[in-house]
Amino acid sequence: MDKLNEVADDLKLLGDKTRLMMLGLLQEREWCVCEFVELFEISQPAISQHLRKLKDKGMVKESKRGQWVHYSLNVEGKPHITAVLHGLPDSHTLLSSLNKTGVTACCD
Amino acid sequence: MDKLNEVADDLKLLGDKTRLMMLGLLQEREWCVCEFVELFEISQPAISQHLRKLKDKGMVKESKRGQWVHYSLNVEGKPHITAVLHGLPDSHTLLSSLNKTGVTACCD
DNA sequence: TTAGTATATAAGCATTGGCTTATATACTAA
DNA sequence: TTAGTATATAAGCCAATGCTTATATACTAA
Repeated sequence: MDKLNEVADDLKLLGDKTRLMMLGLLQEREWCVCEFVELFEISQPAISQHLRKLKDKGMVKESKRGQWVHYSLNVEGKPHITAVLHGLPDSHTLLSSLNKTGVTACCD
Repeated sequence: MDKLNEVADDLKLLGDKTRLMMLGLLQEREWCVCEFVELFEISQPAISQHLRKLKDKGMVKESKRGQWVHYSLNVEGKPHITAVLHGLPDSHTLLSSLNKTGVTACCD
């Protein structure tokens, strides 16, 4: 696949507000699936499906710890993605746009 | 609409290989609709619809000259878009990925 | 084992999106 | 005016996408 198609596919993935928000938040720290489930107003399977797409494209890494799965950003060598993410508001601003001041701890 | 939604919508627009290619080519110079019709292997209405979406989002400007309509890039003040476009291959490389060495003149 | 919790997958549905063909509009030139 | 060319719009089709509910899997703890 040539470069253009690869970039277009990456951007299509970022062109969803939930996934873009996830990646924005992941710039600050890693997040547990259960936190995302609390944050977003969509079902747990919907969260899981978004994360799978991001993982399949290699944009996030998962790390299983006991019952919980944590996701972290994995965009080394994708400068076009990094550039977009750097332009996003910071985590605090992103969170307040969800009308969530914080997340109650749901994992260790 | 908040910043995140605006960026997500912009990226969704760029997440199509035809539109991304158009914007990539428009970095070098302005292009006439008739040239795009020659370049891409889709119908003239399909070209027109892509350009309308780009225009509606304010990413391109149109300039009518006689029978022809020329489009030019209009991404000032959209650093996240500019960053993505700068990462694309140059026009010559983009064109060769379409298996077109050049475009025969179709307008003045 | 059993029940409980966290996450993933499957299946189905409604919406969106890109394409097509047909047609309308705008301009040019005879 | 008339015909020809360039572009835009309308309508419809089909595939892709994001969501839901139901279910499966994986882990924990009693």
